[in-house]
Amino acid sequence: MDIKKSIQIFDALSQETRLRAFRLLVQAGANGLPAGALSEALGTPHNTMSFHLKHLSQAGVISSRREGKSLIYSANFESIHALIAFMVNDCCSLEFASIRQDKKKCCAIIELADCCKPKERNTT
Amino acid sequence: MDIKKSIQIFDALSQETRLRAFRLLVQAGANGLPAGALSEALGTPHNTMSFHLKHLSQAGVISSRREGKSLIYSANFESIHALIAFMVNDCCSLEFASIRQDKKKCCAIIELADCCKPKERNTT
DNA sequence: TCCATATTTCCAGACTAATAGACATATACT
DNA sequence: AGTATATGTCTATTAGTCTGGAAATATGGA
Repeated sequence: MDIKKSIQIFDALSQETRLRAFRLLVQAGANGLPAGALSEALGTPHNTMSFHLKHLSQAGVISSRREGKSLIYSANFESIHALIAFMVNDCCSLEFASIRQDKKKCCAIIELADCCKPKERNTT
Repeated sequence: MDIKKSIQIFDALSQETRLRAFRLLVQAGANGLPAGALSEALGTPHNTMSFHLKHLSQAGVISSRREGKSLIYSANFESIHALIAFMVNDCCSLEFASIRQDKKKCCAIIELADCCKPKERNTT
């Protein structure tokens, strides 16, 4: 992932309506949710929601498919995985963070050392 | 990390000058860099850089200390670690991402499954 | 075809962020 | 005190974002 793309994703997720919509789509999984369900769930007018969904789509973190009259949106997990990898590689000290590919388990393993503050460990 | 805080950090990192400055500070490690070095490295006027450094400070991703005439900025790695944890927990499918604390190695282990590549739509 | 539903696009106003010049503050040295 | 260096604050301008009403497009059914 290049810096422009990562800025685009940070930008997409830096607005409350968009981040909330994105998290609903993450929860919904591969099935996704229709645009109307998102605007209803978040109490946002349909045209405003459409504006934000377009923003998220252009950043590549969601995509859509048509089913009858509805457009079903769903999260693109691989783009978020790529952003996490970018943050580990480029926004963390190499001294304290590492990422490697586990071929057998077919997954990326990230180690994040508790480098900076061994005192507080609030996971919220 | 709550949603407001994560939005604040996404916002801080969603601007090119700020993301580049932050990455320079990440590279610089605990020693950090003076404000002047950042504005020179990025070709940004000192007052504009000061504006962006304040933005990053308020988001909590960097902090500063005075050394003589200079203000030395450095990256707050724990805030980025917290954001990565937030993304794994709240912006990834639980089905495909997990985070756990390894007490012995004193680090967080994240597993990111290569979920999306074999693009089979599981319509439940 | 006509209508209802679902969603997007167009548009304008309100708001917010980024930029850089001018000035202010803090420190160190003489 | 006076001066130079380093950086922050104030201010205005410019650029971009968010919002929601109105109109447009797409689909499915009577």
